[in-house]
Amino acid sequence: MGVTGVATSNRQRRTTIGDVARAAGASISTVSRVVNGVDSVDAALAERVRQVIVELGYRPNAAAQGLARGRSGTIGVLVPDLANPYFHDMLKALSDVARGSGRRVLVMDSGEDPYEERELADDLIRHSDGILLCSPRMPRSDLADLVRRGHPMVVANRVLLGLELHTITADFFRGMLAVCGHLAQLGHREVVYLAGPEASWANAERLRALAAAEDFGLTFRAVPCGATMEAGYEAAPSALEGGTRAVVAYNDFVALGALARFKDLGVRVPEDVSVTGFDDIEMARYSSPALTTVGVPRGRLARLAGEALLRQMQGSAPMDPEAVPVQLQVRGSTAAPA
Amino acid sequence: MGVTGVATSNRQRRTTIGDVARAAGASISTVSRVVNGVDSVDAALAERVRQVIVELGYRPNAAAQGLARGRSGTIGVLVPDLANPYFHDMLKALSDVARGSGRRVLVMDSGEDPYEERELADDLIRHSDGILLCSPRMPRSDLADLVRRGHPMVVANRVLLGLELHTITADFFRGMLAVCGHLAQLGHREVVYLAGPEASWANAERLRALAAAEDFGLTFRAVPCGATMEAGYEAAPSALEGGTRAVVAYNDFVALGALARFKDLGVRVPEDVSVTGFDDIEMARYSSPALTTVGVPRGRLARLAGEALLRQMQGSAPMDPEAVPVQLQVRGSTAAPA
DNA sequence: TTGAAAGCGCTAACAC
DNA sequence: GTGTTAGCGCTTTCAA
Repeated sequence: MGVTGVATSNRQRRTTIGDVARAAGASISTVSRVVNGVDSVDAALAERVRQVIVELGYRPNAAAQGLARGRSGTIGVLVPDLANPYFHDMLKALSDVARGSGRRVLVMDSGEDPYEERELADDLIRHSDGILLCSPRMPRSDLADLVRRGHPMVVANRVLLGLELHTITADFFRGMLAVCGHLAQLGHREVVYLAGPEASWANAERLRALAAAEDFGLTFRAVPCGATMEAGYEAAPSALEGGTRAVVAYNDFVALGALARFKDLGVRVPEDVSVTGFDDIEMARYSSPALTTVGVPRGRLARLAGEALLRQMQGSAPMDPEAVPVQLQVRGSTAAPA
Repeated sequence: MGVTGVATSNRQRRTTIGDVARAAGASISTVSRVVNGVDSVDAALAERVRQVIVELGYRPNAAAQGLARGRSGTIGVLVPDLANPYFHDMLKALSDVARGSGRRVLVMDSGEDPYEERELADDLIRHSDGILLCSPRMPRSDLADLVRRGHPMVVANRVLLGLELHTITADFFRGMLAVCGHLAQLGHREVVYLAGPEASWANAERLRALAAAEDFGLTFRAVPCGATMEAGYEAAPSALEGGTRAVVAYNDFVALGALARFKDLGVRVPEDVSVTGFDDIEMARYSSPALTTVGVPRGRLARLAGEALLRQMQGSAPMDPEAVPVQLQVRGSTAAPA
C-alpha cells in the first residue's frame, strides 16, 4: 500500500470571520454583512473587506451559519435505490428547485431496506430544512411518526390518506391500466406480472390495475420478482411457465433483465412473448427490441414536490395529494400473440 | 393545483438538550453524556434521561453538534454524472467506509461541467470533514487551489503528479491496452475510438494506450463522442465511415448507445463490426450481444479512497498515488473481422 | 453606516 | 459520577 504519510498535525485553525474583521479593521458584523450581501455597507469598506477575504481565503463555517440562522440550507432526499435512473431524474429536477432557493440537495440511498430507510430519514431530518421521501417503503406508522416531528416533509410516489402530509405521485394505476388495455387490444387474454418490491405502493397500484383489467377479460398471474435487472433476469423463466405470451414487468429494469434472459433462452420478443416495462428510463429506448413502457414525468413530479417542500418550509401547511398523468409508450417489445 | 394550505406559523421551537435536562432533573452535560454514550453516568439517571428523551422526542441539533465538535460527520463526494452506475457503485462502497467511522456521505453531481464542479467542491468542503472528487474534470490549477485549502481530500480516477494530494485510480492504460490486444489478436488492424469527454483524464489514458498499441500494428481513428448512451447513439454512424470493423467506446454507456444505433442501421454486432466498452457496468452483461469490456474494481477503488480520506482526517499527510488493476471481460460483442 | 453583544444548541474541559 | 461554564463561528437585534 506504500504508506508514506507522516502523521503531521495539520489542524491549522481555519480563518474565521473574526480574523477577517481584524485584518480589515472592521467589525465582525460588518464582515458578516459583506459576506451576506447586505448593502448598507460603505462601498470602500466593503471592498477592503472583500479583499481581505480573498487574501485570507476565508470561507464561512457552514455549521456556525446553520446554527445561527436556524436553517441548514439543505434539502434532504431519500431514495430506495440510487442506481435507478428514475430517481436520478427526480434528483436533477429537484436540485434545480433547491438551487432556486439557495439550497443544496443531500441524497441518501436506503437500498430498499425499510428499517434503514427509517433511520436515514431521522438523520436526514436533523440535517435539513425539509425532506423528500421518494417511494418510501417504510410502514405507514413510521411515516406517521415522522409527520409528528413537524419537520417539512413531502412524500413522492406514494399516497397516504389520513396523514397530514403532502404526497405527490404519478398515476400508476392508470399507467398499468393502459398497459393492460394495449395488450388486450393486441389480442392477449392473459399476462404474467413480474411483481415489484412488496413494500412498494407503486407495486400495489399496479396490482390494483391488473385486477381491474380482469373486467375486460384480461387475466393475470403474479410472479414475485423485485425492482432490478438481476431480479428480472432470474424471474424470467418462471414467468414463461404455462405458455405465457405476455410479460408485464414492474419497471423497466425488470423488463430489461427479462429481455436478456429471453434472449439467452432463445425466446423471441415480441414474436414469442410480449414484454412491457414501466417508467420509461433512457435505456428503454436503446434496448432491443425497444421497450413498450409507461412514461412517468419524473421531472415535473420532482419539481412539484420541491415546490411543495419550499412552501412548507415557509410555514404553510401540507397540501392535498397531487397526481400527475402518465403516458403509454408503445415500442417494439409488444405485438399480437401468434 | 388545489392549494388548501393555510399559512400556519408552525415554527414550534424544537426541544433542546436544556429542555431534556430540566425535565429529567439532570444537568445538560449529563444529558450530553447519555446521548453520546459516555458510560460514566449512573445507570438509573441515564435511564431516566433516556425516557425523557423519548417522551420529548428530543433530537440533537446537527449544526450545533457540528460546531461544537469541529466536525460535521459528513464525507462529501463529487461525481460528474450520477446517472452512471460506475459512480453509484463507488458510492455504495464509500458509504460503508463512511458508516464505519460514524459519518454519512453527501453526494453532488456536477453534470460534467468543470466550472460547476469547482463551485460544488468549494461548497462541499464547507460542509464536510473531507471530500472525494471522482473523475474531476476541472483544470489542474483549480485542483491545486483546492489542495491549498488544507482540507482532507482525495481524488479518484485521475492522477496528478506534483500535487500534494492522494490520488487513487484504476489502471485505465492497461485496460485499454488489453482491449487493443484482444482486438489485434482477433485479427483487427484498425479501430475507431469513440472518445470520451475532453477534460477526462481517463479518456487521455485510453488515448495513450491506443497510441501505444500502434507499436503492434493496430492503428486507430478517434471520433469525438462523449460519455452517455445518447452520445454513443449519435456518434455511431460516423464511426462506421471507411469500412470500420471494430469500434472501441470510451465506456459502456457509449458502447450501449452505439449498439442500439447499429441495430437500427442493420449493422450486425459482432459479425459486421466488433464493439467494446469500458467499466463493466451491470448492463454490459444484459445487453445483446453482451459487451466485451474492461472490469474496473470500483468497490475496491472507493474503499481505498475512503480509507485514505479517513486517515487524512486523522491528521496524516496524503499518500502516494495508488492504482488498482483492471480486467478484460470478453463477451459476445467482439469477433474476428469477416 | 457601524459596532457591541446576546444568543443559536451543543461539547468538553475543569471543578467538585 | 455530576454540574458549571467557556467556547465553537456566525447572525442579528439594538444602540450609537
